Amino acid sequence: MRVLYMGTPDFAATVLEGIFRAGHEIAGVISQPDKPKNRGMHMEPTPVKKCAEALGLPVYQPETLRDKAILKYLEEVQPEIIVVVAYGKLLPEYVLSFPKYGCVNMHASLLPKYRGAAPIQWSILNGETETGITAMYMDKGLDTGDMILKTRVPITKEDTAQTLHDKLAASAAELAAETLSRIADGTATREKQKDEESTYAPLLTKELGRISWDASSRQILDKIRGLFPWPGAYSYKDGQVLKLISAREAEGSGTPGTVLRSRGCLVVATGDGAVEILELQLAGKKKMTAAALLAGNPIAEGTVLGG
RNA sequence: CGCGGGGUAGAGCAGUCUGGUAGCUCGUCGGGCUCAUAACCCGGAGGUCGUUGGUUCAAAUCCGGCCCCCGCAA
Repeated sequence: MRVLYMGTPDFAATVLEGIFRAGHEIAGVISQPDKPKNRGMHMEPTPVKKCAEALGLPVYQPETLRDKAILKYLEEVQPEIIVVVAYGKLLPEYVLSFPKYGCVNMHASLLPKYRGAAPIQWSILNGETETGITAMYMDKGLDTGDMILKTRVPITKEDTAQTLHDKLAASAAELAAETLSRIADGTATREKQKDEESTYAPLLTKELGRISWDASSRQILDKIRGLFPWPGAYSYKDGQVLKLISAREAEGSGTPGTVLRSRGCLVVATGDGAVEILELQLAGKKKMTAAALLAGNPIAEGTVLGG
């Protein structure tokens, strides 16, 4: 089967490499255009583009899919199936219907739960203990197509969005390869999603990372690990941003946001107890342990974080 | 040329503006005290101040080049 692959970030690059190594024929790769990124605003190729080039695959980076150029491209590549993983744009119907076997998508949740842009982070933010990958046929809706296969992946208490992302990407790579094989030999099945059970995982915003200390310890810890490394959980100390990297439950109680202990470790009161901040980072500095931060930047007990 | 912070002892910081004996907290090592401690007291070790060139009687500090790290924004 001639596969056209569409994707953009690291997650999609891992899946691309997975199906390539599994021996599927990849006739072309589409990724988002290079964009200026990071400090200095240098043009940066997308992870999928870098991966494709390393594998010797031709890459096409259209500015838009709502253009005749894409049809010309499809005519040339003649894909029998399109695999889309975190491409970043919706596919017009004439693209969806172009390949003989349709378009399939790997989504990082157990659909119909967590449809949308940020299923990995939201599953942690909501305290889930299990998530997974769903392979599905794409339709006009957002992650609403018929499901083909699923892989379940447990979420541990130590998982961050980063570690879970990596686990899910590896699972998605395997599942994508298997899905393609099943479609090729005709053993793929279709199962409709139960729309009434669906939930939505919207785009993350910076504001989401702001810690409300009157939330429960559980919610605060979930936020810290669910938003790591991006956009990151944060609070304020004297108007200065304090990025919270990792934390754990601790003994104690007090007015939410109050620093309960600041000698050798940093314990902050929450809505229902306290958490110990293990690693954090202030603007312009590297991330460091709480003990290291306190060595050079003492915080008086009783200081209230936030605001 | 997107905006900005930074590189000083194992860690985190001050000192730089206003050049003149390398300082603080923590850790570490040794000793002391205590029923006890991530407590307290005393003492010690540990630095080519990112690199390189320049100015100067004298440079962590002033000037130039280079390397590296990070926050914002995207």
